[in-house]
Amino acid sequence: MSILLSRSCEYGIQATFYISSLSSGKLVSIKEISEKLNIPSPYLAKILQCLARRGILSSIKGPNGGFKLGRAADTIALKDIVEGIDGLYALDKCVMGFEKCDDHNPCPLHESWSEIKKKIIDSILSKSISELGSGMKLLLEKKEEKNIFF
Amino acid sequence: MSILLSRSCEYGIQATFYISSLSSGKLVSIKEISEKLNIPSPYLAKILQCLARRGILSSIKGPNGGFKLGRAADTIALKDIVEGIDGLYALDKCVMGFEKCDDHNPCPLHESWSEIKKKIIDSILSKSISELGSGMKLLLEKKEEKNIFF
DNA sequence: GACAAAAAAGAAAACATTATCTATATTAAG
DNA sequence: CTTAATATAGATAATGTTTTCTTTTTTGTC
Repeated sequence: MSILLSRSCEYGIQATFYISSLSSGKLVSIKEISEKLNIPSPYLAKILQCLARRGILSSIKGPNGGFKLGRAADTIALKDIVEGIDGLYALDKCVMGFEKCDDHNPCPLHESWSEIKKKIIDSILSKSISELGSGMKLLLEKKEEKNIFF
Repeated sequence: MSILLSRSCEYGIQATFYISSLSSGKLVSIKEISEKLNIPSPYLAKILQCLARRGILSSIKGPNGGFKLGRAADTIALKDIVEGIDGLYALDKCVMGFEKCDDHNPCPLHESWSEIKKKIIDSILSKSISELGSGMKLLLEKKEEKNIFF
């Protein structure tokens, strides 16, 4: 089995989430993000550029420059990030790999996979960055108020 | 996003399903399978060898040789095939890619992903090859009795 | 025994993804 | 104006997956 999100998407989501977790408006450098999240920095740069081109992030060059969210955290869905980096076409492919499989000619797993896709979209891809944030805050309240992920 | 099953797994499942769909005991050659399912034959050979080593298929060399199921179709779960080819470790990885994420230190998507994993296991990976077969038969009854997939 | 059909095995090529390296452009601060 | 910090861009390397190619082994048939 392969993992759901490519490494690039994981990094993109982690980074956007990290940026949003700081006081809004503050610029964050690639260096800081790559160190905190343990992501190779030139690779991260590519991903952030891609997200900036799509308006998900915005970037400022020069000293004290960096990245911030391109719009409000509650308007950035994980779907937007994934779509910007990899595309979502995998969702529409037959889970058994049959080219001809579709709603009219379903493979034996078509129905089951359709339900799972729906769940992936509803409970993961449709979540906004701000929803991740509140999930994390809830989590932190129960703990030592320290984010172990970054 | 990446697809759920690697190409190798898709091929392995398709091939096992194809073999089981023929009258039991009959040997099927790599050549026939690769032609019917449009799979590069030396690549398919690797996959079938792998499944044969695990007892999921059994192989006979020589003229009129080929592959057949290694045991009853209702005892071969898709899980067994996937595990034999790729492993199932992807299910246990954090969907956001955080190394430290686990039940005690869940990432914001941990709970949602756990539910989806359960669904993937229950409604896809736990299905047996014979269950796929009956799904396909149901399907065929409504149509022109011709399997469009192979 | 010779031949041919098949699987088995190993090497190598093609491709995509992930990661690194180097150079360039931009800009704030002195 | 110069310097340094930063993003941007392009080229290259490393890795893993998918595909192809070639050779070897096995075995049924004549």
